[in-house]
Amino acid sequence: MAKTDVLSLAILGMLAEQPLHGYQIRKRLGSELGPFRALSYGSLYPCLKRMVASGLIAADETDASAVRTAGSRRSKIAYGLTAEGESRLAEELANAGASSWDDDTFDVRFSLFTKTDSATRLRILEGRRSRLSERLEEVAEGLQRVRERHDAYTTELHRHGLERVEREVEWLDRLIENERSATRGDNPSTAPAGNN
Amino acid sequence: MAKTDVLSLAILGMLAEQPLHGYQIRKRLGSELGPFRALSYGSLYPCLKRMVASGLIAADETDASAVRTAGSRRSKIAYGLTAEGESRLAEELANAGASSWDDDTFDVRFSLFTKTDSATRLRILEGRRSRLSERLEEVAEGLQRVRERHDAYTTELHRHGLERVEREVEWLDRLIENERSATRGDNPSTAPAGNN
DNA sequence: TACTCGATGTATCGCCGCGATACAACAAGG
DNA sequence: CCTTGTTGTATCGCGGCGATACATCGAGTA
Repeated sequence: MAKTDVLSLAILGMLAEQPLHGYQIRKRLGSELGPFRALSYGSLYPCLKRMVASGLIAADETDASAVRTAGSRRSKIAYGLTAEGESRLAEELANAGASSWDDDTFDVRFSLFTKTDSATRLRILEGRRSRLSERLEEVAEGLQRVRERHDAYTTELHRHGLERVEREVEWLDRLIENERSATRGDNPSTAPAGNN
Repeated sequence: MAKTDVLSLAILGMLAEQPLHGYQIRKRLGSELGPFRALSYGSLYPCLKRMVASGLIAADETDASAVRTAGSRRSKIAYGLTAEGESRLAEELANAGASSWDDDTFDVRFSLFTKTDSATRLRILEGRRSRLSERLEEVAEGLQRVRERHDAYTTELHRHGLERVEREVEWLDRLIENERSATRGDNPSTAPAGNN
């Protein structure tokens, strides 16, 4: 089976561009997904090991600084995609299963949008939107009960949470509309609006 | 040292109202903090064990359904605060250390606001606000680099992230203003605005 | 020249949260 | 009667995280 988890997926996407060191992967992941979602070494290196073990990536230890036949110099390991890794990435990008609209998966998938076709992009955006819609109703409904049973602070917490979800839905609507108009062939631009 | 983690804190606050079963704790925590932050049994029961072991809570197994001298009926364990648990909760509520404005801690602290004094509330709100301000600058700065180096989707992801943080800052500002005017003694209401 | 500091780089350890899962008692309704 | 749902306790393995250790290297500075 070997379902690809979010972390592996993000790494696959990253290494598709070019081979990287573990350190660089961590740094770029932090800069691409934002300062949140930082990813610690305690997750990274074990994950890389797993991926090597399952043949998705390969470790290149041609030590750039292997000076002078010196003793045990093992440092600087560049990781790159194998053929299997590439096909797995492609497969995963095309599939975009129901888990793609989870809170912690969505932004990784979104950051890989340039590597996907418009149909898949739309599927993910709409999937995420419907997931949030469900939550919207759920929370709006619960908000009433919270108002009755709990204090004003708790209520305010829920109200703000609801507002946040509403914002994200609006955001998704804009993206979806944008994606649709691009598909309609108005112009070949694959770019979202970027209004400011 | 025994620093109290978020989970324990939430449980302490919950049990301060009344003794509860593990099952009820889980359910209420889900309904108070929102449908997110659900808390699985795999975290709950071990945590309860830890808390019992450190004397913060006590297990009351007076089996409500201990019918008829029957065999080994051990079910329905009600957990309640010990004296030590109460003082720990009070201490923790008053302290409100620097960790109180972490992403995953803040909402728990916020949901306990009715149990705290106005000064502590303000300290937490302002702490959270300044934490977000830092992040705001950080992200706004990084956004420029993302625009140059990355694709439009990644840029949009960051722009939206920035917007979300801005929203929360505005929200906090409203709460802070509200808390201040309450402290000024305009009226004894401890309630936030709740505008809608 | 030597010293220190910060970035780059690999790696592991223990803690603990999570999802899945198992089990049991009991109430309601078809 | 039998299935379904709720209440209830509990554990297992997986894996992410924060802390930490250690090594190398370039640049600035005393």
